[in-house]
Amino acid sequence: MEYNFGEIEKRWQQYWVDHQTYKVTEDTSKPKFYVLDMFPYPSGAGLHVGHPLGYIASDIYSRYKRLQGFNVLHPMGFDAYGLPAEQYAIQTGQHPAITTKNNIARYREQLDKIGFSYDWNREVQTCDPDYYKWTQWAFIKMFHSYYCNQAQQARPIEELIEVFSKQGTAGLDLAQTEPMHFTADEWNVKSEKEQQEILMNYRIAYLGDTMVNWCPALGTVLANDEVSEGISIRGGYPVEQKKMRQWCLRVSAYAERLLNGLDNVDWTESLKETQRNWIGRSVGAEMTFNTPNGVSFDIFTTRADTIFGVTFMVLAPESELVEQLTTDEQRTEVETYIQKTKKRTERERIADKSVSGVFSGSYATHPFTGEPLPIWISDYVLAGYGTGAIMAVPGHDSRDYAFARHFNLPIIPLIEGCDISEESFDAKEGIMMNSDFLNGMSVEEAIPAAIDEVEKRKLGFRKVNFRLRDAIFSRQRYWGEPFPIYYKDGMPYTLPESELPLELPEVDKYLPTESGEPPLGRAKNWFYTPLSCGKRQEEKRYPLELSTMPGFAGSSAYYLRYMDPRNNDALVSTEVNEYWRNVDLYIGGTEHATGHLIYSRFWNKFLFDLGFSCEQEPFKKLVNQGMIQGRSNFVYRIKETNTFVSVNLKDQYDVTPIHVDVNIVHNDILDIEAFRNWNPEYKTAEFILEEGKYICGWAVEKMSKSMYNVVNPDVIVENYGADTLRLYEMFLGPLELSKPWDTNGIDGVHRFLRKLWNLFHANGQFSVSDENPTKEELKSLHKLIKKVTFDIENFSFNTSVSAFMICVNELSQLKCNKKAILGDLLICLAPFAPHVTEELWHKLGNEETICDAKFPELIEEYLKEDVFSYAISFNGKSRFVLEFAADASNEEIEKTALEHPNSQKWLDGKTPKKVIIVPKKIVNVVI
RNA sequence: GCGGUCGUGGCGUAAUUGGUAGCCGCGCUAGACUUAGGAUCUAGUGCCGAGAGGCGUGGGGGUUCGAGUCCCUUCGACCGCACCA
Repeated sequence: MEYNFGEIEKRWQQYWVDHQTYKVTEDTSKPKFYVLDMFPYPSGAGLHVGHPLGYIASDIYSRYKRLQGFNVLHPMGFDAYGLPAEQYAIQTGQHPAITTKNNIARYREQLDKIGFSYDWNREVQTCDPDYYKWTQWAFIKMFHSYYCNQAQQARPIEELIEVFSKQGTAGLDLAQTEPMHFTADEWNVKSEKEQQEILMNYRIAYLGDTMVNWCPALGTVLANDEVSEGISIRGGYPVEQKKMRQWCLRVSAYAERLLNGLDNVDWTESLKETQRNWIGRSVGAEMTFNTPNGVSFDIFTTRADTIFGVTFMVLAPESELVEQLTTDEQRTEVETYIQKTKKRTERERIADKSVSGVFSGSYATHPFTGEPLPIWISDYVLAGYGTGAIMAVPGHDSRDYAFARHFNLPIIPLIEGCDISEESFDAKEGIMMNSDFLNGMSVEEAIPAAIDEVEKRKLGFRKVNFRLRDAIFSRQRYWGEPFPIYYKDGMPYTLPESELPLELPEVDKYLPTESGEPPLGRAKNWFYTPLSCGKRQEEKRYPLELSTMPGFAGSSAYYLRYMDPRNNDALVSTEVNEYWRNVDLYIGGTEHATGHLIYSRFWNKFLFDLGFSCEQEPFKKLVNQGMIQGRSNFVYRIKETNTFVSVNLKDQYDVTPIHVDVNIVHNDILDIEAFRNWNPEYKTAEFILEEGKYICGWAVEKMSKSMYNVVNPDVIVENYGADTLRLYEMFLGPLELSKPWDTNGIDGVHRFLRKLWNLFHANGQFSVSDENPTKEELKSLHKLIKKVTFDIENFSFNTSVSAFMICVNELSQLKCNKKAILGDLLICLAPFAPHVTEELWHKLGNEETICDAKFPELIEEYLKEDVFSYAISFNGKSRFVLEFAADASNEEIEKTALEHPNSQKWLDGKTPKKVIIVPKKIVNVVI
C-alpha cells in the first residue's frame, strides 16, 4: 500500500470538521494555554509558502500542549480592513467588502489544506460589524477617559469633571496635550463648549491639532510606524508634514508603563530593544530661558552639565516662538527660510544633511552667566520632540558644532584635555572645566549636580522625555471602522454604546468628495439622529465623523475577542477573560515591532485600567518567525537568439539571464517542455545542454510575482502532502531565521514520512505486532521523547524533525512494527504530521483521536546505557576511545585508561600530573 | 553614530550549554536493482596526506587539563533606531 497522502489528508480534514475535533470551550478542569498567530491581512495574491511558517510552528506547539493535557485556545481570523482592498476598489469599482470576502475564502481554503488545528468557530474578521462594534466601543471608552499620572492609570472622565468643579487643576498631574491651569471657579463659569474643549486636552482619545504625516497620493494621514524615511510603507509614496486636526490616542501617557512592562515579558532581546528605542526614554532637565523683552521659553536637555558651553539657542522652524522672537529687521529673512523649509518634503529634509538656519534677531539670557545668547532658527531642531527649542552646546554636540562652524558662532570646550578643533566631543566622560561650580567633577557627577543647581535656582526641573508620540488615529479613507462620533455645535460627541455598531455606509465612489472631504462624505444620510423613547428624532440631524479608523484599530484587541467571540454584551466576559487571561505564546513577524505590538499593549493596558482585561501585558511569550525569501531560477539566453545555454556553459557565450518560473524547474533542472509552453516566445527555443540536462542558475530574492519565484503551498501539498510541507518548513532551519525557500531537499523529508508509513505497511498490508518492544527499541523511542520534549519547549522544531528521522531510521533497521511503541511514536509525531499519525492511530483500533491522547512520559530507565565510550585525551587532545561499564568506578577507569598500550605511547615514560574524568565522556590525562 | 543578532563542510544546519566539532537533510561519489526514474536500496563524503598522522568553527590574543561555546581585540554580515538635544 502506497503512502497516499492526498487521500489521507482529505479524509482527516473532513473528520475534523464532522467531529468538531478542535472546538474548544472554557474547561476549568484543565489548565489553559493560549497560542496565537498574528492574523493575516488577506491580500489578493493568496498565501505563499512563507506565510504558513509561523502558523505551522504555533500549530505544533498547540498540538503538543494539547497532548500534555492543556486546554488550548488556538484561534484564527482576518485583519480585513486595509488599504490594498480599497486601492483595488478605486481602480475597479468593486466594493472592498467583496474583494475582501473573496480573498478570505481563498486564504481559508489554502489554510485548511495545511491541516491546522484552529477552532474556526472563534474566527473573527475585523470588518465584521459584530467585531468592530467592540473596536468602536473601546474608542468610546478612551474618549471618556483621562490619564492620571499619579495613579499611573486611566480613569473615567466624569471623575475629572467632578474634580475640576471642586478644585480646578490644583494638585493634579495629568497626561495632557498642553499644560493648563485653572481654578474651580474659572471652570464652573465656562460654557459647555468651552468645557468640552478643555476636556479634549485630557481625553485618551482626543481631537488634536498636530503635525501629521500627510500622504497626498493616498489622501490620508499616516502613523509614524506607517512611514519610513519619508515614504509611506504601503505604496511607497512621499509623505509630508502638515498640521491638521486629527483623532489621536494618548499612547504617550503609557510610555513609562510600556517601557517597564517589557521587563515582564518573554520576548527576544532584540524586539524589546526595538520597542525601547521607539519609546525612547531620556532623562534630563527642562529649563526656562528668558529674553530681555520678556518672552521666555523652555528647552529640554539631557546634558545640563554643559550649561556653561551654551553659546546660542535654536528653535524649530514650526515653533510658535518663532513669531514672538523674530525682530522686525530679521522678519523677511526668517519668513523666507520658513517658507523654504515648509516646501521640502520629509524625504528631502532627511536626505539633505547640509547646515541651514537663520538668526531671529533676538537674544536669550544665559541663566547662570547672564551672557546674551543669539536665538537661531534651524530645521535640525524638531518641533515634535521636547519643546521644539534647544540650548546649543557646540563643544559637545556634533549637530550644534556643525551649525556653529557654519555660522561662525563661538565654541567653548568644557572637558579637560578634549580636542574640539575638528569635531565636537560628544562622549559623556572626562573632567569638567570652564564650568564654574561644576569644575573638577566628572561628567557623571556633573549632570545631576547641574540639575540640582537648576532646581535650586528655580531655573527648571528634572524631566523625563519620551520619543513615543501619540498615535494619529484617523484616516481619510473608506475601508475602515467608522468613528462612533457625531458633531454638535462643532464639538464631537460619542454615540450611545447601545447603538453600536455604527455600520460603514455605502458610497458611490471610494474617493474624496469634490470639496476634499473623505469618502464617507459621499454617504447618504451620514447623520446621527438621537433616539428618544425608542423613536428617532428626525428633526435633529448631527453630522457623523467622516474619517475612519486606521488598520491597527481592529488588530489591537482581537486576542481578547477570540476568548469570547460571539458575546454580544461585552468584548469579553469577565469570567471568560479570567480563564484565558492573556496569550501564552504569540508568533508573528518583527515588522509589527513598533506598530501593532505597541498599540496592542497600549490598548490592553487601557482596558486593564478600566477593569476589562485582567492582565497588564497581552502577550507573555513572543516568537518572531523569520521571513522566507524566494529562490529565483534563471535561464541564459544567448543574445539575439532563441537559444538557451545551461548555467555552467554560459560563460562561453554572451548571454542575458532571464527569470524562469520556479514551478517548471526541479532541483535546478529545467523542464524543457514546460518551458516551451510557458510563454509563446519560447515555443521554438533551442537549448545547449550539459549531460543531457538544462541546469538553471539561481539567486535569493524577495518572493514576488515579478521574479517568478513564488511558491504556492497548494502546489507543495498537491505534490507531497501537507505533512511534508509542514515538516519541511520546520526542517529548513531555526524558526526565527530568515531563509530562502528551496524546494530542493523536500524529498528527504517526504522520504522520511514514507519510511514511517512503510514501517507498518509491508507487502501492501497494514501490519502491527503485539509483541513487547525490545530494550533497544524502547531506548530509541525514549531518546526521541526526550529530545522532542526539549526541542519543542525551546522552539527548536528543526532539530526535533531530525530526531524523528533518526528514530524512524533506527526503528526501520530494527524492523520494529510493535504496537506498544507505535502509539507513543505517533503521539510524539502528532504535532508535526497529524494526518499520517491519525491514520495509523486509527488503524491501531484506537477510537480516540490524537488530540485526546497524552504526550508520553519519558522513562529515563530506558535511556540507561550498559557501557559508555570515553574519549581518552592527553593535555586536552583526544587520542583514542575506550568503553567502560556504566557502573565502573573512577579508579577503575583511570587505571585501565592509563595502562592501555596507546596511553603508554603518549605518556612516553612520564607520570601524569593529573587525570580528570568527566562522567560518561572524557578521561583527560594532564602530562 | 547608538543599540541588537550573528559568523561552523559544496549547501541548509547540529553540538545534551565548557567535555570525542560537523547530528539530520540536500548535494556529490561508488555500487546494487530495475519496465531508465525527478524511483528505491547499500556504502562513502570537513580539509591536507598513499599512510601514520596533521590541520580545522571569520582573523589575532587570553582564561582553562580542555573553548564553536567564556574574556579581550579585530574584520565581516544582517536587523532596529537616528538631526530625539
